[in-house]
Amino acid sequence: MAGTLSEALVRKISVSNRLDRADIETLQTLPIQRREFRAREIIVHDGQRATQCCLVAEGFVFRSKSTPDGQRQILSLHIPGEIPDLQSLHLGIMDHDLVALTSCTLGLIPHEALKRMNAVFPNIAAALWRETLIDASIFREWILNVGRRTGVQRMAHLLSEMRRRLEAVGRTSGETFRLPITQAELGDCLALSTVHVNRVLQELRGDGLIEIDRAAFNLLDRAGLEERGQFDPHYLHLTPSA
Amino acid sequence: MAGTLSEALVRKISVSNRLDRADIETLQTLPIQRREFRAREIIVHDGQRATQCCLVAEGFVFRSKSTPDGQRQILSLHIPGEIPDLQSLHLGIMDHDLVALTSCTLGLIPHEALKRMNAVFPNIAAALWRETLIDASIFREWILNVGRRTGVQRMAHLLSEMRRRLEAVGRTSGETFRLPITQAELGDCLALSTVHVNRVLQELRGDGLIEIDRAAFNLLDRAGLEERGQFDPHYLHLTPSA
DNA sequence: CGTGGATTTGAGAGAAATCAAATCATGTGG
DNA sequence: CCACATGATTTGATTTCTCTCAAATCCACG
Repeated sequence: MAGTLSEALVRKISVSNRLDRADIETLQTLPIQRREFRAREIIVHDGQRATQCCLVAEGFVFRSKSTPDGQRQILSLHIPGEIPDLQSLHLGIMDHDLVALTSCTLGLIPHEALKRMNAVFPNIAAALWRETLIDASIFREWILNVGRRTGVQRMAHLLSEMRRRLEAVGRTSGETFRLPITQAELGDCLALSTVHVNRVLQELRGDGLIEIDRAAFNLLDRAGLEERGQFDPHYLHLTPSA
Repeated sequence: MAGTLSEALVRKISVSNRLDRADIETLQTLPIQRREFRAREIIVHDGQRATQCCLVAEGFVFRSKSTPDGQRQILSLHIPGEIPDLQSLHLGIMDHDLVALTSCTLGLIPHEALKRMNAVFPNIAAALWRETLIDASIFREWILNVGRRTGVQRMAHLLSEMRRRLEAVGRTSGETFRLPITQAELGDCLALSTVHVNRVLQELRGDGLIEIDRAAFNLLDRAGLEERGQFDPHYLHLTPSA
């Protein structure tokens, strides 16, 4: 059981890091507690002290912050294999919420276990550090997206990014991927109103760039979509070398 | 000479981390090469491979990304004691520019030296990791700022944040701090046009919240400004414990 | 087959951008 | 010490993208 949980983790980390057999075996010995969450359930609250990290085994989660007047901004979307609150290992107090986008299966890993592992296996520690740095790189691109791109560009960029990240962990089939997210939530990601999200999607559909069937996004013209969103994947740091 | 460079570093890291005497002495042995940069000079380019990290000893630098059509978004402002490109230690290829906001003095630290130090002193490695995590936390708040706040709120928040960070390293006097930045650059930080920045500043001045004399910002009504900007410093993680 | 959430459509309002130009420093060289 | 160049700030007028408000439709599920 713990094996299947660590499987997604190893696969994800291997995308951006070179792990040797010993590293992988060590990761597989991590004590991971399986737990299910319902869609929209808050997993960890802003301000809360965290004592464990959450590995996404199945489903999607997101991180978000809200203003005092109740406006919500989604900061990142997370896919299987990722540890969205890995930062809590050294930043005990949460500065944002961690929320289940869909019903999902998480693997809870005690901080203690991770710290012990990092102390003994510097190569793994470096890989985890690197994961948090890629996380930060995606935040930087997110700032650019929200700050400097039009609604259509933002959406095109987000979809291009999600396709690329999902592909890296084998969660696409062709140019199609599953991402159960409402238009209101897309608006919270992109700092757009729900109404505008709807019109933006219509425009992308009208231009033959995408097709949406339920939770399935089909990038009919991937190159065109990436161009529209000014998408350049180098900020994802998807190869172990770079 | 290397002493004065590492001084700022030790002071800054000590704000958010508990360093013992041995840690401090180790940091002071780091080989650091002093180098001056002119205002607006690009220190490291997006796409470039970095082999050293830049410690800000004196002056200010910023990180930015640009869209293909030439729109610039400033991602972060950095003050003395910070290492704005610490991420390059594990993310060799830059995903953004590092630019001198003012003329400044940097201390260049070879990646090699940092990696050797991290391997031997896990406490320092954890502290540096934590610094990059705080960096990411500030990005998250930056996303919220740009995505969900009005122009006036964004400006109030940015000024509140800079005051708080500068205070932590002893670079304020009362409610006044020096930050030589143009209104166009403030616009690039906040995703606002220069014209709008100007009007926003007038509003804050008109409400008696701030006063600006050249590069000196005086927060006449700090509490009022923080309230206007919905500023809550917990995301800065300024105490070693949390 | 009703029900509530999600999507879609229409119309009007608003925050901020853009365009254009004036004013205000700041610093340089004659 | 002043004329001039350059960059920064300020002001005014207009435009535009996106939001808000409101309501209709669609759809999945019990």
